[in-house]
Amino acid sequence: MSQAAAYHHGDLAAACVQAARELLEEDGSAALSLRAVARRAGVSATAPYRHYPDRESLVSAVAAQGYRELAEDLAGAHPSPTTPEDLIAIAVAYVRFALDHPALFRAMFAEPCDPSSADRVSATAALTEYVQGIVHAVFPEADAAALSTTVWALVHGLAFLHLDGKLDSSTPEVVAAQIRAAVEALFTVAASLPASTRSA
Amino acid sequence: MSQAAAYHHGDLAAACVQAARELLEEDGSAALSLRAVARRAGVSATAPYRHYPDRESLVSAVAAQGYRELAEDLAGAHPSPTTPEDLIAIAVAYVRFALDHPALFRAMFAEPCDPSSADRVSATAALTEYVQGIVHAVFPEADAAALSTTVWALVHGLAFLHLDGKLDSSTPEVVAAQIRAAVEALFTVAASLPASTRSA
DNA sequence: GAGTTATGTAAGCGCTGTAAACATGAGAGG
DNA sequence: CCTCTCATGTTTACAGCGCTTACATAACTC
Repeated sequence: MSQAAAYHHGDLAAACVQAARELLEEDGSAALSLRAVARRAGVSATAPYRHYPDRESLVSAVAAQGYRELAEDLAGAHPSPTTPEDLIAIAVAYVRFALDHPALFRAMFAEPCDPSSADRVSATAALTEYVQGIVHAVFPEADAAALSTTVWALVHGLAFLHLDGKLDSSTPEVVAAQIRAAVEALFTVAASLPASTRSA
Repeated sequence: MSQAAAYHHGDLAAACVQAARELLEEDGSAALSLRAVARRAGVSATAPYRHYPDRESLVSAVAAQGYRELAEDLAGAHPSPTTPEDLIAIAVAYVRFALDHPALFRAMFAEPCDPSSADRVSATAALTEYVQGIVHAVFPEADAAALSTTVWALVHGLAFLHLDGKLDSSTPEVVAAQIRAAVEALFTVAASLPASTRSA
């Protein structure tokens, strides 16, 4: 539907990513094989290799889509955040994304993304800038880079601890309250600081 | 050297864990195969199955050893922490462990540990209690469970973001300063709170 | 020394990732 | 309309993997 379409399959590249995501969510990361992807897409076992040179390339494409989708979810939580309350809503959306798409979220962070596809790297960079932009909008006087890193780390850690069953994830309200308390504690102090809370 | 020794190999169970750790750190998680472990241990391809019923079982054993080693590192950072400064030292040790053993750290948190081995579950529970004990010792009046969760999430997130190359990990000093700023921001507020920052 | 049990080996199944060589069909040039 | 070209998908093949089954060996018990 999007890029190179209408040859034999139509758009195998996109179909592979879609199939991979489904397999990921259904059977976990271990069950994600190129052959299973090909079967689900209704093509021969080696057809995906025309679009992804190896398995890791496909996983990177899935992860990149996950990053874009996460960015959309965060933007959907609040289009133009300006208050700490808006930032909390976005933080909650971040953790909710991890809980709603656990296998995808793990695929996004299970392995280093530096040597992988440029698609994936650019997607993460976009997400980083997005978070920094939000923090800067909410706290114009703070060190946006440092503060966004800290709040991101906090929310990211909460997401992983939830995923690992270390925290109470019984209801969305409990999760939201947990995140609110943690984030509030963090940037109540940060807002009162002059600037530059770190060295480099 | 430790448990059941001196049959054919001596202690294949421990040798497998050791070999798996080496392969993990050398070639990454994807290259960890039971056959490679068996080769490195100098036994036949199926010998490890006498000690670990499947691949996941071996990974769980490696992860459990990682948890114990992490606990030792944290204890080594400060034996009996009582001040926020002590807690920061432990937080730095946590992130340093992740940076020193990236593949091991990922193995410890790459997949949910609930349905896995009891060994792994108990190891994580011990770590959780350890962290809570520290927080309680440093902040006796705070809600230890809630605060330890929050500080753990923050440090855990910092570790993963460092692992993913999203943060400046150029020198240990930079890393330590980053962690200090983040943790200080967190529990400066937490210490001034009455108690129970969350609901459940 | 014989029997039992723990331990390691050998052979094999179905799956996987990956690399050829081959087939097919859309679009360009005439 | 015909042919040529090239992107796309297929077929075949190979080595390595997890895992199972059947077998061999060595320690311990008696």
